[in-house]
Amino acid sequence: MVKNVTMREAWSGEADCINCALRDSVLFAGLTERDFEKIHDPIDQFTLKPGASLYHAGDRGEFMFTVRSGALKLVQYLPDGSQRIVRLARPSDVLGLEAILDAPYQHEAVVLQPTEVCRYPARLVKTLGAKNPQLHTELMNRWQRALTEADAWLTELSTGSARQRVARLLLRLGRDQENAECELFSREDMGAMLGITTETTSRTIAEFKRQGLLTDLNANRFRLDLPKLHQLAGE
Amino acid sequence: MVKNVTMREAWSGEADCINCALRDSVLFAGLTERDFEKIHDPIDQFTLKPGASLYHAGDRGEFMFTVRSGALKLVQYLPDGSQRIVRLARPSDVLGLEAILDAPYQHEAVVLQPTEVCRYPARLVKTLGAKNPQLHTELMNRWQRALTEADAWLTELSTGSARQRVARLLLRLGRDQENAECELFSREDMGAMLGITTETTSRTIAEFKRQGLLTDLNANRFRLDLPKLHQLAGE
DNA sequence: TGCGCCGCTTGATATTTCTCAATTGCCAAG
DNA sequence: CTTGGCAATTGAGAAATATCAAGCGGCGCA
Repeated sequence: MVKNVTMREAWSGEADCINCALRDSVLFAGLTERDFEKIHDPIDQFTLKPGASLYHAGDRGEFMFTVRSGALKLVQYLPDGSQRIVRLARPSDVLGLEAILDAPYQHEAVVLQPTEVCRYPARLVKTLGAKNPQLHTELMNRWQRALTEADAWLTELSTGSARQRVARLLLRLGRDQENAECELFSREDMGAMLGITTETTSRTIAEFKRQGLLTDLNANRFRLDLPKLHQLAGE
Repeated sequence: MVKNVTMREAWSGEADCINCALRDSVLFAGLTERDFEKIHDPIDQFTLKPGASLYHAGDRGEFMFTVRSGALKLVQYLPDGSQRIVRLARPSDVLGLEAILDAPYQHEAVVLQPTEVCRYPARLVKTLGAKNPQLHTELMNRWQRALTEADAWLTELSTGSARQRVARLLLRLGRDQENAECELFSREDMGAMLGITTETTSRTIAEFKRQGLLTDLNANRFRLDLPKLHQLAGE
């Protein structure tokens, strides 16, 4: 089994699926202990630092991944070298679905925040899926989720003025967080998510801060003024 | 069974799947005659005029559709009422995959060119899928295809200058066509695919025509200057 | 035949965004 | 403490795009 340098450095043990803390929200949620006993392939866990690549576009898709903590970006590159971030992967998300279909990875997956992932062979999922209709359903759910997300990025994050796009991104980042708080990414990454430049992103965020739509907490955390942001996003 | 007005007007008979001309490229490609005999649900064919809606966002997803000819747009609306086209559906494409998961339709599907579709209950696909692993694989392929398409729209059609986006859209419309020909849509629709205004789209197309990147054939058909368009798209 | 509608085109102007460049602030290494 | 590097911010001018408005042309319909 090949492990690239980044991966080897980050290996943090074999996964203990049966006692997995995410057991209920994970791709394998429907499996029984009996099923797990039949798994002979190794399921490994990795800890990754920001900037590390989980895989590259075009690589043979041997593995799939479940994100346990942290965040990654899925990036595609244009012929001119500029990058576009097409999706984010968060805890409980699955990466590398295309590997089930023997397709190469479609994106580069780059770590944004300290991240833990589980890695398992795509072949394993294929085998398990042959006997578990529930797993099949779960896979389709994952695909549909990714698709819904992609469509939302098109309509919400790639349409309208820079101000609107930033507002919508902030609201999206703040969802499922407590107290309307959220953690921001670099201006460059946010720009690559929104199809605008780093400078425009920076100016917009700075303006939001001055207007009180965004309040510094600490480090990278901010409190959002949800009502005003919604208003901005909608008009 | 409820058929809305548009649908009833356009009904054009029960489908004859076994002798289907698209049999090999269609979702049911892997099924045998034996499988088809077991199908009791009706599979109907419809002929639809431009402007007709196949379904609306939020509708309960009872049916799935296979496009036999023509073209449809999948549209999502923003709170302010502006529309964004997130995908096109072409012959052999499947619409309404989300119905398998008992999810409501995510888009409005609007006919762009005279179109024929086959309609079948999502429940049927679920039932058949339980026994046919091949159908499951085919379903996952469809989802992956839609996802790849969505990502391409983000990177190619929602990034860069208006000129680049229009060039990339033209190249995309010209793919799989003979002689570098292609059929254009209304400026408004093209704008909604690219996230730019109708006027900018019109200006850009007009400019392309003047520069000979685009030559009028007849009606809505054009010949493309592929090399020059590629150059424009890439820089 | 003439009318009216609708989509395409074009023009003029207002805004927005990009581009290029400089400055600031922060943090970690020396 | 100083220094270097890097991300964020800010500024100014250029370029692209949106906006508002008008004209054009085809086509169906009375």
